[in-house]
Amino acid sequence: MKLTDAKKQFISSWGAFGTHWGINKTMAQIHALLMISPDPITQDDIMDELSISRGNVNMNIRDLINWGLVDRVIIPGERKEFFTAEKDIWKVATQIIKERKKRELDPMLKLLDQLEDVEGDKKDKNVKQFVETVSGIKKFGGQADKMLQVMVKADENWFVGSLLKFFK
Amino acid sequence: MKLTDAKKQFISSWGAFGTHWGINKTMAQIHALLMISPDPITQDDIMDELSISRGNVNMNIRDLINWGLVDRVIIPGERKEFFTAEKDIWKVATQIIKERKKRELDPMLKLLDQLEDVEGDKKDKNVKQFVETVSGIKKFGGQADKMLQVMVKADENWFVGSLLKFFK
DNA sequence: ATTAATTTTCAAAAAGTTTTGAAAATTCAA
DNA sequence: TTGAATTTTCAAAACTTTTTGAAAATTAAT
Repeated sequence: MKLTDAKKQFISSWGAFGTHWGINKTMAQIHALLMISPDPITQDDIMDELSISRGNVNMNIRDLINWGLVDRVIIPGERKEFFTAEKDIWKVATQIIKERKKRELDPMLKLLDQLEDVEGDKKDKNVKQFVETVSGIKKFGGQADKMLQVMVKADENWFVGSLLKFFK
Repeated sequence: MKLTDAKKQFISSWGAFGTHWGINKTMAQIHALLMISPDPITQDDIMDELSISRGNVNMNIRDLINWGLVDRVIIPGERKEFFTAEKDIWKVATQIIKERKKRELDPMLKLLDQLEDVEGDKKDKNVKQFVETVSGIKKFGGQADKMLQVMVKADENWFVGSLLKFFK
């Protein structure tokens, strides 16, 4: 397969993949393009490669920067801004995990704490099932939280090294 | 907090949580309602509790059944169909992982296999970066795949028991 | 200070997704 | 069978999200 075609396929399926994970298609495609670009590229490059508008590129790049996945690069002598993405997939993954934990898991666990002590007859099966469900999720979330914290602190070797530490 | 309010909050935030994970809000809310209901309930119960239309309930229940998270229950002597959800959150999680692995991770890894052997000058930095990125993702995905397989086979004790087996 | 290049913003348009509700299909009891 | 209860379907409406593009803001060179 030619590079041009392989690139197209990679970008398009990384985009589709992203939509299953709450990331919008264009954002994932820009990220894909940056990951396979050896050197930093400009907004215009991205507009051309993906055939999308300037505003679209600009907003999604901003999001990617907020996610900590893309950096603005100043190239001396160049007027335009350039962008580059973290290429190490382990770092990309831990960065995403870190952000999602902060944005989604932590608030959910906080809410469950409040919901757990619902007042009412503990004999009532409705109360009982509610409390059981909430505390089950809390317990599970807590475990997941611990595991993710370890993963995020460790790096390329977390698989062998750090999970063992976790079980020490 | 009263049960009624706690229920409302739980259902609404489980719905919001779901949307971050590619699951639609109503589907997640129905799932939440079923998880905290001690006994099986009908489509009409769900319509009333969540104030949504019959068609909406019907379609989302179908999806939940396809995901293996909800079961149809026949109650002898009752004309209507009843529904119930798996209450064990560990089973819920492994079921979701299993399905998403099948629907998302596996096809992605398959595609990357094809993309990895792009033809062209291995000295060209564009080719080089492309191949490196793709194989990095493949390697990472392969590890994740192995880990998920182990998690899915094990159950409530996977955390302590089975990950150790994985590293044997 | 002026100007041209570049980036950012954001209202409106387009595209995509979810929900409704009523008609069609199915089920089951008499 | 027949008919009432129930479930399913799906086109159209409502809602949500994404994209566009042109105007405003910013930047940097002269």
